[in-house]
Order: sequence, then C-alpha cells, then structure tokens
Amino acid sequence: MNKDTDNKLKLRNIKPTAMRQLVYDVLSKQKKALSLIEIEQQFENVDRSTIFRTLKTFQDNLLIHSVDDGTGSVKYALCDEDCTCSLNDLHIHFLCTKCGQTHCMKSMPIPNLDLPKDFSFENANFVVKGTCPNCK
Amino acid sequence: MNKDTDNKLKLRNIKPTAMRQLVYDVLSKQKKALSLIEIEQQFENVDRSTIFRTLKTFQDNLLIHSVDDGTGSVKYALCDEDCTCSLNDLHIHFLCTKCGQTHCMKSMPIPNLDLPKDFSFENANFVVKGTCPNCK
DNA sequence: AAAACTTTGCAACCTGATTGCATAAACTTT
DNA sequence: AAAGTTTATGCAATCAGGTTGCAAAGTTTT
Ligand SMILES: [Mn+2]
Ligand SMILES: [Mn+2]
Ligand SMILES: [Zn+2]
Ligand SMILES: [Zn+2]
Repeated sequence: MNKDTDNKLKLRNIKPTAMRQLVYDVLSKQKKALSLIEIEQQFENVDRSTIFRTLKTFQDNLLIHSVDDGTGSVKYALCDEDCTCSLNDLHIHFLCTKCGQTHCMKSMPIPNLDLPKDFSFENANFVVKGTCPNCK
Repeated sequence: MNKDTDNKLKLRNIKPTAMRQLVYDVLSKQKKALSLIEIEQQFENVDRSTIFRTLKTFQDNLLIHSVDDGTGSVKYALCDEDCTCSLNDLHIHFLCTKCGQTHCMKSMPIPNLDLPKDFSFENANFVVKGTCPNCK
C-alpha cells in the first residue's frame, strides 16, 4: 500500500483498493500507453474483467485517458494531474510501427481546424504512425 | 454489368467480377464511408467473407481506403481517381456522434507536424468527432 | 453483528474480423 | 472442345478484444 499511489487515486475520488493500486502502478511505471491485455499480462492471477472495470473507473474519473491507435486494442495512459480530459488536454499519439508502442505526445496538441460550415468539433483522435527513436 | 464500373475496376487492375461490381456500386453511391457489415446489409444473399475479401482486394489495389473511426468497425470509402494512398492523399475523417456517419474530408489534408527528434512520420489517422450538418 | 453497498472472480456472451476448405467459375493450354 | 490451372465465392469455424450477469468476498454504515 503505497501512500503516494493511494493519494493519486483519492485525488480523483477513487477508492484505493489493492487492485486499483496495482493497476495504477503498472500504468505509472510505463512511458507508453498500455492495452487491457498488456496490463493483464503484468499480473499472474488477476481477472481481465476486473482490470477492465478498474480502467473504466479510472477513465470515468479522469485519471487515465484512452487511445484507439488502430491496432485493434485500445491503449490507456495516465493523465497529467491537472488534466480534465477536455479539448485543451487532447494531444497527438504516436504509434511505432516497428515496436508497436504507443506514446502520448503531450507536447503536441491537436491542431486547430477550420471545419466546413455546420460541422461542429467535439473531440478528436489523431494518431501518427512511424518509427520511434528506439527503433530508428 | 455496368461498363463504367467495369472500367473503374480495370483501371486499378481488378478483375471486374459481378460481386466486385456490386460492392463498388454500393460504395460509389454513398457519400459516407461504409463498414463491412453495412455493405453486407445492402445485399440479400452475399457472404460476409466474400465482401471482406473484395474490400481487401480493392484496398490492395488502391481503389478504396479505410478509416478506423473508433466505433469498432473499420469504414471504407472510394479513393479519388488520382489517389495513390500516399501522404498527399491523407485526409481528415469526420465522425458524426449523432448519426454515426463517417465522412471523408478530402479538402482537409492531415496537417504538417514537427515531430520530436528521431520520430519519423509514415502515416496518420486523424478522426474528428462532432455533429454533422444533417444532425445539427 | 446485521444490513447495505462495493469490488472482485468466473463463466458466458457479443461483435467484428479473419481463415480453412470445398465448390464453382474463369482462364489457359493442349 | 477437353483437360488442366488459376481465381473467386460460399459456408462454417475460429479468433480476439471487449463486455456482461451473477454470486462470492470484502467494506462501510446502521
Ligand atoms: Mn495520451
Ligand atoms: Mn477518406
Ligand atoms: Zn518503436
Ligand atoms: Zn450526423
């Protein structure tokens, strides 16, 4: 029971159960975004659906955000502490086609767009694919 | 056997079977991008896997491109005649959260990006979500 | 400590995508 | 035109990721 993890969860109004702390710790130790299955594989005996619901709780409470990088599995990454998952917090994600890792490019906001008349902007998913520094 | 459809296929080196003509016609009658299942539903007695393989053939031969709009099903749309599915041909896609339709915004190219050092750009998927003129 | 609520584990299910294999159709060669 | 070869189609089966129902275990409230 890590006091620090504990607080991170409480700050987002998430009751810090053992399970949730474990999942949080897995996410916080990674620079890249992780899929449900990848998180599951970090454990021996934890059920997929429990992790699934944990991630749902995290996302509902803005502790994590998800990316659909087109690989067929949604990836999850921790939000910054001040993140409210609103337009300002949207950023580009980068999928390395060599190693398959998906990175949050938190320094790259989604660019402003002039949509044609009568199209409204609510949200966006911008995934750039290429080779990451590791695989270069 | 529409002579016009026939030619469109031949131009892309696709043998114009009856099946392929039908699928092509469905796609060409739509402004929006269609999923495999949506295409299947346009027919009475055509097998899903046949359409699946038809779409694969079309995509391999640059007749169509696909979009992963995050809805869980990949959408397909015809390419322009001069499209080579290269970087220049990439464009934004718009998913209406009300009606679920996905539109090719062919007039909106993927914006240029300054990726951090040692990240290379190969491809991108940029889906904007919001309300379309129809649902406004 | 009983009642009420929340979290977890397990099995089952769902949906879209994909494959193996046999048949049918189209094309080539003799 | 018949035989041989290649390609396309249909059907059933499988896969993968995601999601749900339900009962047991754990927590919190009364
Ligand atoms: Mn991110
Ligand atoms: Mn398009
Ligand atoms: Zn990489
Ligand atoms: Zn709409």
